[in-house]
Amino acid sequence: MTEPILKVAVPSPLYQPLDYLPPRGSDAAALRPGQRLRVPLGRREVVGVLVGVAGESAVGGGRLRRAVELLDAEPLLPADVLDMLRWAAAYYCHPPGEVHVAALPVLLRRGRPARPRVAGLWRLTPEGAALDPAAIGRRAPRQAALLAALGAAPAGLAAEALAGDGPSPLPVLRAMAAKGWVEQVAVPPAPSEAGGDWPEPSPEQREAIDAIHAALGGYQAFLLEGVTGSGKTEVYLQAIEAVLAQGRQALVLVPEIGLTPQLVRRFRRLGAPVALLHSGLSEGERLNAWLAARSGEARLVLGTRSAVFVPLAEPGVFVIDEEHDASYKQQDGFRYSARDLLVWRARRLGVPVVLGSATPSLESLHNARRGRYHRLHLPRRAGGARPPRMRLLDVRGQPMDEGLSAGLVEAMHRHLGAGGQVLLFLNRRGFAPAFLCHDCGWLAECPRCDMPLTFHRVAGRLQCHHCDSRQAVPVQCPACGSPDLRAVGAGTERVEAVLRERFAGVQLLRIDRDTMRARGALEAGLARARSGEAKILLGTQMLAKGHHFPGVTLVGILDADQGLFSADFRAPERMAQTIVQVAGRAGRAERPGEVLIQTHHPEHPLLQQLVRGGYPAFAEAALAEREAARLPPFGQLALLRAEAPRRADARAFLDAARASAEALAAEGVQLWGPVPSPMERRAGRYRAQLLVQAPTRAQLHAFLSAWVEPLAALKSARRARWSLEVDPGDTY
DNA sequence: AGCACGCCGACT
DNA sequence: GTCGGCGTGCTC
Repeated sequence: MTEPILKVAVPSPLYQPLDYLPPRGSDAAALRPGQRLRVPLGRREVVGVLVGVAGESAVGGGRLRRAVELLDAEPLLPADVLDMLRWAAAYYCHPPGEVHVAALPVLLRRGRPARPRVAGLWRLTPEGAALDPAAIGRRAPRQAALLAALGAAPAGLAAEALAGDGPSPLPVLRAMAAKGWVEQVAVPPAPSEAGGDWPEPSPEQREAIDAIHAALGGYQAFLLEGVTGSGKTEVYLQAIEAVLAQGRQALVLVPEIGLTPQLVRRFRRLGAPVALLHSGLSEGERLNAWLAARSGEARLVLGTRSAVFVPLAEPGVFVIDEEHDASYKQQDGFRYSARDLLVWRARRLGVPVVLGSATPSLESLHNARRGRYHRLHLPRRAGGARPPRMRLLDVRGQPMDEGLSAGLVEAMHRHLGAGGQVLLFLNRRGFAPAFLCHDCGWLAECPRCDMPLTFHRVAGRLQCHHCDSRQAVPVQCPACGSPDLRAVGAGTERVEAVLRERFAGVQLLRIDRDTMRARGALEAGLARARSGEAKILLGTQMLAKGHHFPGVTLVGILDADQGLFSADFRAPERMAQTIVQVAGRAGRAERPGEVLIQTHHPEHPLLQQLVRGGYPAFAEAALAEREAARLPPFGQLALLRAEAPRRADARAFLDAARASAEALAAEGVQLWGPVPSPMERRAGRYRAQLLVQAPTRAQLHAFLSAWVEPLAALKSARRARWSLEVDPGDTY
């Protein structure tokens, strides 16, 4: 009788799973794809994922090695996740082993048992409860203190709570556990209180909810379009409620900054056990949440990008909120789109998926237009608030006061005088984005990047916003010795300074990474903004997402021009999305907000469309431009990037890559480059790129799948760090 | 990616 | 005479 051959995805850059013999003494019938195995690889042992069992192997001559150990009695990854990972490895041209480990929590990657990690609630055993702390206290004061503390908390306490300011209590607790006085109990999946109020849905919400209900039990993708405050979350909640009632689970993806306590609280209203998966978890907590989703103990899973891989016992519906958000794209290593994978998984499983956004990506709008996604509209804001009016402020030739035009200042006085709040958006931190010598033109640049240093006046130094380097502010020009050094341009710090002069006595709040660094500072700041205490709100991207300020009646976009002429073809889309998101922070029922957009290009067709017809008109125009240029979603792209400490090494790899591409002579495939990346040097490394364009996915994929393995084998690939990104989010 | 092997320069 | 630099190759 011959032994089965195990196909194992191992964590190394190999484009095929490797073949192994089953572990000694294992039962062939117990081997199923999705289990982890400890296998030998060269001189080391690694944890791999079983992806298939075959009758024979092409690897001959006794070169097959035997797996060391089967780590799981049951598959950790269900069939739908395994299928998705196999598809993703092929689609994104990434080694299957690295794709499979990306789907596992770190502790499972390391071979830890798939058991909930006792996350740390300690409590007394009956024996422990029977002890008298005072009697122990003479010889073991710490044990006595712990006994007393735990005696007062029958539900149990986390080790951190027991520590207080003192040293870790863990060694003492372990000693006490060995004596049978204390034990650890798993933290149950977040408790949840059903109930709260279920507001009556608007007719449009009702229609959307009904449409999703009608689709339950089969695949259907929905594009739920609704401006901020239109009640998308309510639609998710009611759709999910029906799924939970059927005894199925829901998976909700949110952007990185979207997973706030307020949002979690709203979902708890469903009364179902919730598992949270986000970057703030410890590895133990992450494992627990992952296992709770897999077992079905958690009925609702709320997570960021990587939660798309989480196994679910009984999936019933998927939701992806703010589907256009850039954080759904993994930006290094295995570069995938969680949104696209979620839709793939929904189709594979036959469950509905809801993509929600006020400003859908052009890709999703295109899919809706072609009938692939069912479009749902929430046109009104809850409470009947009218959308804000947008107007362009032509600042050409206008006197500007550190980025503020006279027109904007006048409007601010008007709105503040009428009792409104003003929100100003500027996506640039620091005092000034450049620091230069007025006499010779010397510019302070980052020694490791090709970028000017940002002058931070409060911190008293120059900082690079692309790497971590910082330096003291020179008092005279290092090139010519002149003392006339000037900070050019305006960041939030400088705008704050000028506002404090021009609007003396008006409460001002600046919200950016520099002012909100302290723990809890952002929450406190947002509370001051919402309460109306702060009259002028000035901030970056940090201010743009997820918070509504009903007292704000004027929104000023200080610089809309950055997005218009960028090298990246997606920049205008992101600019429009940001403007609409920021505009959406403002206004309430009786007072529609006003949005003023400062620009040097008031005639720009995309800006014109945006202010005249809002995001839908902008999107139409932008899609027409994409179609004319054969850019996504009308053409398909992949980007090969390379970086190396020496410029020539990155370049040599891309030249060789281009040559090997040309040798393939793939139908319809066009190559652009190699060219230096727009920021050629970053963190001390030289970067360059080669863009691949093809008319269809099939053509692009046929080419890439033939190209990627020879690429990896190129000698020049050794001297450069490289990556291939399919459907790149940024083309720089 | 790791981790070996292998073949040339400055050290006890 | 060796220790160790990183170029090259392989991992079932």
